[in-house]
Amino acid sequence: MDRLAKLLADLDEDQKQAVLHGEGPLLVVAGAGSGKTRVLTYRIAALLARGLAQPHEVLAVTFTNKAAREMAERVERLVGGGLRGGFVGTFHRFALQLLRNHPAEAGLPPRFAIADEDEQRLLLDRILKRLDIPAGRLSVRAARSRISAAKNALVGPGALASRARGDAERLLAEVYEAYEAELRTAGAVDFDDMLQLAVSLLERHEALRKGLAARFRWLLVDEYQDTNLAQARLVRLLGGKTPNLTAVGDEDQSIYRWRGAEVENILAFEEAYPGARVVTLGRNYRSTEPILRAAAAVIERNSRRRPKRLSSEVGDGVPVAVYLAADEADEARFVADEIARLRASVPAGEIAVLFRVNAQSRPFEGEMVRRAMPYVVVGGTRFWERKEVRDALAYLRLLAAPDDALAFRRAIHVPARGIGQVAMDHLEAAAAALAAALPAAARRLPEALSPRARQALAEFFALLDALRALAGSAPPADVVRELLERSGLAAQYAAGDEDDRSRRANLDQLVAAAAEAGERGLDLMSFLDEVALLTDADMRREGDAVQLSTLHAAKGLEFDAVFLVGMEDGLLPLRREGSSEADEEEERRLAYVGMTRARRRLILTSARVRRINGQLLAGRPSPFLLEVPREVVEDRAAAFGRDPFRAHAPHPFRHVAGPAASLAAAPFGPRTTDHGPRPSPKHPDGWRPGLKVRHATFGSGVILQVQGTGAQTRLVCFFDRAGRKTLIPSLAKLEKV
DNA sequence: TGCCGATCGTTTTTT
DNA sequence: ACGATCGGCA
Ligand SMILES: Nc1ncnc2c1ncn2[C@@H]1O[C@H](COP(=O)(O)OP(=O)(O)OP(=O)(O)O)[C@@H](O)[C@H]1O
Repeated sequence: MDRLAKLLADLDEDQKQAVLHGEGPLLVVAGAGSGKTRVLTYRIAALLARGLAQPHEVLAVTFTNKAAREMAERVERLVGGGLRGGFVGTFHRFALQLLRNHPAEAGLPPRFAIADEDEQRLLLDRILKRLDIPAGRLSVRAARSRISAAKNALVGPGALASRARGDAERLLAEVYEAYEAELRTAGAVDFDDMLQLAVSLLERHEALRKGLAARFRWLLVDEYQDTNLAQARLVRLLGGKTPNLTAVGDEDQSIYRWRGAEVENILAFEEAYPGARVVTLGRNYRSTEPILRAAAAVIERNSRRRPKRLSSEVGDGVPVAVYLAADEADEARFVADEIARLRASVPAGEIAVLFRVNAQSRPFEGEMVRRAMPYVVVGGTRFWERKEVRDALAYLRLLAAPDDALAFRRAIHVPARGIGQVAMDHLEAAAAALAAALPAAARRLPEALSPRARQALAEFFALLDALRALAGSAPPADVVRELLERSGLAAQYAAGDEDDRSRRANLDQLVAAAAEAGERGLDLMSFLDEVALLTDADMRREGDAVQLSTLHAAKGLEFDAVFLVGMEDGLLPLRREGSSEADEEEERRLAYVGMTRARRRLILTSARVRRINGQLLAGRPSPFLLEVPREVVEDRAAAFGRDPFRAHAPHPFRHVAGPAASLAAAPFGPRTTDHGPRPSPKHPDGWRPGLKVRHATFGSGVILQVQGTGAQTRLVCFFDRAGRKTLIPSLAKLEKV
C-alpha cells in the first residue's frame, strides 16, 4: 500500500474530501471531535505525499505552541522527513519570526524587546501618573485591555483619536499614543504589536509579501473561529491572489471574543474567499452518545451558528452524571472521591477537572493533595510570569539586548541595591537628555547621582559584562546558573520556608529550561523569544497526572473523563455587570467546549453555596445544567455515595421545554450546612448506618450512610485508618463485624 | 531607600 | 480571604 492510501485508510469519506482537496480555498466546519485537527494534519501529510507541496511551502497555524508541536510530530510520523523548512506554530510565533528577520523594515531596532504584561502595566502606570489621570477615570487595567482591543482590530492611536467620541475616548487615545511612544523609546513591542506590526510590514513591503506568498504556497489554519482581525488580515496577505488556504474550525467553539476573536471570520469565509469549497464533517469520533446529546442540547440554543448534526461513532455509553454539592468544599471532596474510584480503570492523565475561573482550582488542589493523587494545574499564574523567573529573565534580556530599558528598570531593583526613585529619575532624565537608551545612559554613571548609587550601578554593569563574556563561550544553562549566584537573585530565597523553596525550585526549573534550549542549539535571544511566547498550556506535563484546567486552556484537548465543575448560574455562565446577550452565548460555547472534551465519562457538578471573596453566596444551578435532557442523565441519587440535598431540594433535573430563565428560578430549598449522615431506610441486605464493618484494605470502620438497593447499593463508611470511603458492597471485600 | 503593616480591590477567560 | 499596593517609619 502506498503512503497516500495508508493515510486515507485512517479517514472517513468526508474527511477524505477535505484531505484530498487540491488548490484553492477550503473551509472545514464541523462540530467537536469530528476530526478537524486530524484532517488538517493528514492534509499536510497528503499534500507532501502526493508531491503537491514541498515541506518548506507549508505554513500551518495552530492555537497553541503545544498543538503545533503535536501536529509537526504527527506529520513527521505520517510521512517520514517531516516539515523541515516549513512553519508550524502560532500566529504570534510566525509574526515574531517575521519581525526578527526584518526589524528595520518594520521600524524596529535590531534586537527589539518583547514587553510582558508587567511591563505594559508599568508603562501605563507611569503614563497615567504623568498625565495626571486618576484611577477612577481610567485604570491601568482598563487602559491595557482597551489598547489591546484596538491593536487587535488594527486601530492605531491616530485612528482611535479621530474616531473618539467624548472625553473618555479621547483620553484613551491620548494614553494609547503615549504608550506607543514609550514602547518605541524602550525599543520594545508588546504581544499585540507582533500581529499588528507583521501586518503593516507586509502591507508596506510588497516585495517581501510577494516573496512570502510565493514561498508559503500552502496555508492551513486550525481553530479559525478564534482568529481576530489582524490574524485574518495576515492570512489574506500571505494568501496572495490564489490562496491555497485551508481553514478549519467550529463557530460553536469560539471562546475568545473578549480577546478580539471574530467569529465572522469563519461564518463569512465564503464571502471573504469566493469559490471556497466547504466540507462539513458529521461524525464524532471522540464522545459517547449521551455526552454528545447533552452537549448538543446546550449549544443548540445559540443563534449565531450553522445548525449541525453530529452522530457518535463511539456509540452508547454511561449517562452523564450530575452532582449537586453543598458548597465548593463538598464539590471538591466529591470530585476527588470520584477520581479516586475512576483511577482503578482510567489513567490519571486521562481525567480532567475543568472550571470557568482559575480561582476555582484551590479546593480541588487541596483534596488532591490530601489523597496523594497526582495532579497538575494548568492556567493561573504561569511559570514564566512568576516574579523570581521574570527577574532572572530581565537580566538575561539585558545580556542579549543591552539597550532593553524595560528589562533594566526591572533588574536594577532586584535584589535591592540602593537605587531608588530619586536615582531612577536622574537616570531617566539623563537618558532623555542624551537621547540614549536608558541602560546606556546609566552606564555612563551620571554625575547627578549619589556616590552610593554610582557605585551600585558600576557593580551592576560589571556583573552584566562578566556574564556577557561568559555567554560568549559557555552554554546558556551555565550563564543562568552563574547569574543566579553572582547577582544575588538566588540568595534572596535562602530561607527554608515553603515560599522560598518553591521560588528556588522555579529558578532551578529555569536553569533546566535553559539547558534544554542549549541542547537544541538555541542562542540566548531565541530562548528568550520562545519563553515570551510560551504559555501554561504549552507546558502541560505529559506525565500521568489529573489535569485541573480552565475551560479555555482545555480547548482542543480530550480526556476519558471530564468533570465540568461550578455549573452555577453566574459562574458558568459567568455573569457580571454589563454582560450582554453575546457574552452569554460565548459562555454557552464554553460549556459546550468543556462537555465535548470528554470521551466516555462526563460529570457535571454544581454547588449550592460558594465562597467568593470570603462571602458566602447562594447560587442556583446553571441554566446549561438544566438544559441537559433528562434521558441522558444518570439518576445521581443512586449513582453517588452522598447527596446532601436530597431531603430538601427539588430534583433540579426535569426535562422542561420552557425558557431557561424560568427553570433557573426554581428555588433551591432551605440552606443547610449539615454534612452529617442522613437517616436511611431499612436495607434488604442488612446494611444500616452505625453498623461496624471490616474491609480488606481499609481495616475496620463504621457505616455512615446507605444508599440504593441491589447492585446499586452504595455504602458511605468511615474507616479508622483510611477515613471516609464510599463502597459498593457487591464488589468491595466488606464484612459485617 | 527599604521594610513593615494597614487598606483596598479583586481576574473571567490568554496568544 | 487573599494578595497587591500604599503610606509611614527606621
Ligand atoms: N476517521 C477517524 N477514525 C477514527 N478516529 C478518528 C477519525 N477522525 C478523528 N478521529 C479521532 O477523533 C478524535 C477527535 O479528533 P480531532 O481532535 O481531530 O477533532 P476536532 O474536530 O479537531 O475536535 P475539537 O474541535 O473538539 O477540538 C481524535 O481522538 C481523533 O483521533
